Amino acid sequence: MPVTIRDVARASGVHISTVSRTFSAPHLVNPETRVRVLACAEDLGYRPNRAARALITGRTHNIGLIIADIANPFFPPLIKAAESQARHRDYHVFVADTNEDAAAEEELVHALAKQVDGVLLCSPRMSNSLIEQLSREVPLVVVNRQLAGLPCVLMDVGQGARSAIEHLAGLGHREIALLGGPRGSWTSREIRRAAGAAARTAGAELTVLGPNPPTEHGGLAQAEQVRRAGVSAVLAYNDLMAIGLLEGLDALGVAVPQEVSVVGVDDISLSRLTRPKLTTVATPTAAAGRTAVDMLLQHDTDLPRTGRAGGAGTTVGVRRTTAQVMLQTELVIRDSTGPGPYAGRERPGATAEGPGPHRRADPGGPRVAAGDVVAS
Amino acid sequence: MPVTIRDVARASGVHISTVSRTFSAPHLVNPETRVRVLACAEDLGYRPNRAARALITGRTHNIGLIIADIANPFFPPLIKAAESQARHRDYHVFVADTNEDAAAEEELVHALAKQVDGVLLCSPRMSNSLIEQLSREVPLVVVNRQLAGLPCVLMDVGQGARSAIEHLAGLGHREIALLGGPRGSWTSREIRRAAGAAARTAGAELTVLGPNPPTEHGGLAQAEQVRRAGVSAVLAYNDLMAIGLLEGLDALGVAVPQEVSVVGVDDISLSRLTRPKLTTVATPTAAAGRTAVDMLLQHDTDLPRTGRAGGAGTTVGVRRTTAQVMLQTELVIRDSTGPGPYAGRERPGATAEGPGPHRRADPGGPRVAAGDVVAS
DNA sequence: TACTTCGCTGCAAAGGTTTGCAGAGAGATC
DNA sequence: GATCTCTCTGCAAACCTTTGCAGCGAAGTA
Repeated sequence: MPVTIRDVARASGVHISTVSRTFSAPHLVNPETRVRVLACAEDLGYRPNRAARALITGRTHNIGLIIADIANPFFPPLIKAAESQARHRDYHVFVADTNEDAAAEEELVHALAKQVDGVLLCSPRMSNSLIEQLSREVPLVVVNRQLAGLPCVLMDVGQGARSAIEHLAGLGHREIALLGGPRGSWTSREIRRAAGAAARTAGAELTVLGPNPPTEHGGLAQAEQVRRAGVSAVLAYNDLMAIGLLEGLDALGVAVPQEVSVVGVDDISLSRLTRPKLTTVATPTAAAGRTAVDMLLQHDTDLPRTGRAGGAGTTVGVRRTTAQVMLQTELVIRDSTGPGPYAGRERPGATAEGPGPHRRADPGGPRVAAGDVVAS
Repeated sequence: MPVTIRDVARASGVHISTVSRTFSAPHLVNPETRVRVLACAEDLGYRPNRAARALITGRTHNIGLIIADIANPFFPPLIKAAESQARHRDYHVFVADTNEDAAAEEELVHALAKQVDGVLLCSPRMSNSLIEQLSREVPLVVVNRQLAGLPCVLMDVGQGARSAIEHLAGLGHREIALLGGPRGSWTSREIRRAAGAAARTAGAELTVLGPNPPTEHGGLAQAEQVRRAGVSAVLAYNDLMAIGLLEGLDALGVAVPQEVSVVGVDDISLSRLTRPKLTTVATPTAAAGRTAVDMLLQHDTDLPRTGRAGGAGTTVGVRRTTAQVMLQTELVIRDSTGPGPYAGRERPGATAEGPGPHRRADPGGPRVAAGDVVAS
């Protein structure tokens, strides 16, 4: 039933190799022959079998995209950007969801390994050593995790968290809670580290609550704790948790931002739709998706090939592109943050508005600066 | 570099066919030999090349999932359910996003065709005839579209729309607007048809606005039109549009539900987080994902194989599983609907509460009934 | 002992494609 | 007219598996 290269060859009276070349190296075949072959192929509805092609070329023209949780609105912009970027380079993207499960991640990398030319690992939950081990099986680009010796795309959430804490301190908050993210998250550690340092500098006290699942429910479940902690401001690991917290506080009758200020991270589109609108640290997710694809495909020719073209012993040293890209974040101030109990009074250290890239939100949504290679 | 079956054979001193059988038919090989081979394979880090296997067996153990828009929160539950169901049957799911673009859909089906055993086509935007044509290339299950002769998973949005209109009419609304969905959407047509009929029965007038992009912005952009239309209630194609409309009305100073009632469709998790909370028609998305996978894999053995095992001429008649499943929907009443201008006055036809499956929302979220094969 | 049965293993073809190499013509150059 | 160059095409091996068939030795049966 499925029409193969052989059928086309028979129909157009040429050898299969000529048909093959008609598609993969058209300049090598006589224009007349070419049109004839193409006509026959069209007629018969022939489509090259990419799997068979991959078997010999070692190139599938697919890339895998492993995502911690598709339901998290943080990811779709990244996915779409990656897909669009890949499409331009004639690659297809296969997305897979791991449900925040480290074991599922490993399993998926293995399953994808032979079917794609490389894998984008987004917000991985597994251990560094496992990632390194897997990177020997298939080219990997890691997003939202820093690993020496592996290409990484990072977002400067440290700077973002710092800006957020400075913003809160500037508003007169001295007791601040941090809603931590999931275990195994590099971003969560980064935020915690930077927020802790910024709080110390600003003379504020930071209470860490967590780890928590990075979902609305994770935030909602901590509302009671937040109230009990007696803080006047909260920085959440991500917008989803911040939104859940908004809900939870509302249910407890706690007014935001009058009684408690809330800051999220990510600037998902939803954060403009809550009441109050969420103050948040915008992360350049689309840029991250594009960049990750670029880094993976950067050296098309460097990608390992199983086919005989890349002769054994030619390049024994495995590809080790260690470029790491850090993308900038930006604090977007909306309505969920307001004056704290110490507003107006003098505070130890720090000015009212820190040096971070703050911005009062404009209606059109944030324009996020991106770029900045920090190492390579 | 990549270790093949041959390396394992060499290392364990057996023929490659024995190694192959160790993995794909363990009962055929001597236990002693088996452990030796497995040990060598483990040692060398051997992983069967699924692509090569697929070349001969005709089975990739992958299924493709084509989605109109990953950013639409309607889809993630469906994706996750499909993935989980597939995993249980030792299948992997490759998700791809089409950006609501019919051309991208076709392109993706072609790209996936030879790399998966079947494709789930969710909310397709392309024409029926094209879908039928593509279904000859690869087994297809269609979600959210009815096509004779193809397996379909449908949600009874007609019933949902009817319930919504009856609910609104029961509250005393007689001028109702319908925010249509995207062109090419079966669901949109279905809603429009059923809502029109229900409005006629209830003695209400239905104004159709659209088609619109099925996004927040699509709803937001229609806020002005809604106000100008002078209606007291709106049924939107989906929750995202309803939420956008909520925003738009808020910006125009129109109070919901005091001045205008709003009903959405889908019951995405977000609809519980808006202010006011959204009244909506819950659709069984997870059930749809599970069902679609089941239908595709139902007859593992029926799937066409390119390998020689399925000899030519044995089953010439292509598989034509025409089972169609209709899943039930349910109206979930929250806070975005309230009494209309004719509340309390007598209305032509219909009782205050129609016969549809209405339910006052409970905090735990909806339990949706599913099932009901309507044809096969 | 001769024969069958059974469990295990090896052989080789097949699946659809790519690609290095060689060969066949045609045209150009001297 | 001989030689060279160049363009195009065919040949066949290779990629990594699976699987029908056949063979081999051991155990069981008569």
